[in-house]
Amino acid sequence: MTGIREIAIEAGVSPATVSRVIRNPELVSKERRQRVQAVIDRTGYTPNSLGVSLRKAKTNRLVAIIPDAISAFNYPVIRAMESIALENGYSLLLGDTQEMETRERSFAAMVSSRQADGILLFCPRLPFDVEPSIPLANQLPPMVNACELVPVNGLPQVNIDNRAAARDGVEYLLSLGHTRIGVIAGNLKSPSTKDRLAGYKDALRQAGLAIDEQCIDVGDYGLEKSEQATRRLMKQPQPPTAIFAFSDEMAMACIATLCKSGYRVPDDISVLGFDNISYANYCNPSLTTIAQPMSDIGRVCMELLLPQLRGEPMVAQNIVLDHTLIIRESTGPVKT
Amino acid sequence: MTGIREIAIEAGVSPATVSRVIRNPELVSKERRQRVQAVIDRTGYTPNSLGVSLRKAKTNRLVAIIPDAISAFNYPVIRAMESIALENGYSLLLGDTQEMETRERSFAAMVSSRQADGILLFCPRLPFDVEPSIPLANQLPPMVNACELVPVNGLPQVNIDNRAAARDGVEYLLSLGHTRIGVIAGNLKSPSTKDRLAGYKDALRQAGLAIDEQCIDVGDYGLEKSEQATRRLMKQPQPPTAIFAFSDEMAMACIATLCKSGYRVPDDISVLGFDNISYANYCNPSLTTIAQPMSDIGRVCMELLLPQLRGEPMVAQNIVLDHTLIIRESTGPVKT
DNA sequence: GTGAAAGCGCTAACAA
DNA sequence: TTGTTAGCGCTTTCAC
Repeated sequence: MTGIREIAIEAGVSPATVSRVIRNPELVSKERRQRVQAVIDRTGYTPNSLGVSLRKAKTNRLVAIIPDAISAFNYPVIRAMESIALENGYSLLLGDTQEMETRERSFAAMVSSRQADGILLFCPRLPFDVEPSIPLANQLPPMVNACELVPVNGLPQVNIDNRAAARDGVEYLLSLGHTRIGVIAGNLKSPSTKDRLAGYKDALRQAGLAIDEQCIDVGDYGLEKSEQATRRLMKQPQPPTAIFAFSDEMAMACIATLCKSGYRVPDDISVLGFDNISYANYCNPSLTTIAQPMSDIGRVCMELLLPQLRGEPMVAQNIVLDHTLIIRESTGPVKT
Repeated sequence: MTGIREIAIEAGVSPATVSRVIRNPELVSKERRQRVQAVIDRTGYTPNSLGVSLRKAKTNRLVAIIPDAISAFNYPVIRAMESIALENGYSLLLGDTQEMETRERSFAAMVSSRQADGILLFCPRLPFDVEPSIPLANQLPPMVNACELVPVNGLPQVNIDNRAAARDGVEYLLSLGHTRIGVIAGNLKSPSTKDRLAGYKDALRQAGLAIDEQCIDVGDYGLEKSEQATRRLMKQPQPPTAIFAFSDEMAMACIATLCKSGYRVPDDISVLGFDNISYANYCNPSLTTIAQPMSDIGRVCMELLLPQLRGEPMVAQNIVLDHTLIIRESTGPVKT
């Protein structure tokens, strides 16, 4: 493994000059620059980034801490982040925590142990112990929180208004004449689920309808659990005429389950999803859903992170992006 | 950011002793060990891994080079890899190349630049320039190749027999009485697609059927392209009675398109997928498909990589794992 | 069992 | 413009 010293000797210059040719070529005379460059090209030399990072105390790496696997929902978010990261000289490490707090913390510790410069946090809790008496901004590394928000002040956060989004979705179902609307919720501990649930109840209350807890079931953002939830919802004496699943994936599983049981969607029962993942337009029937602006979320996160990486202080702010109701084939008027 | 020197001073020992307490506690007397440990605990000191890696010339990081995004297919593969990596003290960096060779090479260069110790390669070409006269094993870093195989000898490779798998799938369709079988192929440049195409032709030939190139279209492993391919296939004067999509995602898009056009699946037309992604059982109708053993692929890759990381030489081998035909609802007897 | 010292590969301050 | 030097934080001989 050839190092900068070998290149320097080979080219008959000092290591410093080689370093300059790589980092600041304009500081080196043309003659020497070409000589050094020739050796670099010939040997295929690449600087050992460990040395660079150690010296510069900077890794140019970010870590995304993701609770629940890389899903059809968060992949576009991550992809947008990664592309902006790349443009700015950063690479993005994906840390899948599989919902384990130890893993959240272990990925976050990459910053303390100088394996990464900043954090994109998709989990609803801080992966650090903080001193409540000190402002958050002074204790945390460069960091942005997205989608599942930490209930704390001081962090830059990016999200949609899940409550309003769910309300909009339910109001749409109400406008189709549905009054008995089932819910397949996500993980009840997740802030996004809580907000969507609140929005669901808002809309029903506003319409003067009672909230029947029997109509609320949990799918935990999983396919099988959504299937089970669907079966339970339909087994009620008075089954819902519409089901609102808190993710498109759960909506797909819900529809599949309904069809297996002989229901027709949307003729017999309507299904509303959430997220607008790429499959939403390619399942059968295609999904009516509440779209999240996935790439915008990713982009905005990076826009909040980059200044911090440049050394600017963390600024408490909560960016709320717009959602959109996308009407496709899985919803229709209530069956009369 | 406190370093080993501060800890040493605080505990009244040398940096070397602090290092030993962390790496080889048994070399340090109990008394000093406890004293040092107390300081570490109190300060929350974490060794700067840059220093460690630089010194040890080892990063404990692997990079997975993935051509086509993190899909429902390769996510389980990656997850299996990651979990084994973790057990062995490695973390896994995901490098999404978006099919760009420059990105493949840039991720691979992380090994040369000592940002990673080994490579899990999902792309069908080497991300390094090699000297044909020298054995591959002597020129490459620790590396395993999976799914899309580099057409070269000397590399440890893991895959299924795509040709046989496709043949099995087509034979099943033939057994249902289908004789006009459309194909929605993946990326024609990808070895997996080529192999599956060969298997498709094998099966037809063996059944004494002519191969009609009109029946072969390309979906490029994408949803929209699969939709377009489906439309083209069905627009033929004599449309197929069954369609074999080379991924489940394309099969889903195919089914959605067929249903929109008024066909019933499988009554009017059968659809066969490939991969057995988690959605396969949760779309409507559920997918008959050829299952790849995703987590086994990931596990076996790591089993081939770990010895190399320990310093053992790269061994040329091609591990072929079993595929399985999974019959669900999207296929049925030909309409008479 | 412990510490001093060297050095992993690199860059930046300084001197020439 | 270039080279010398010091040192980023750590581990590991080597000598005690």
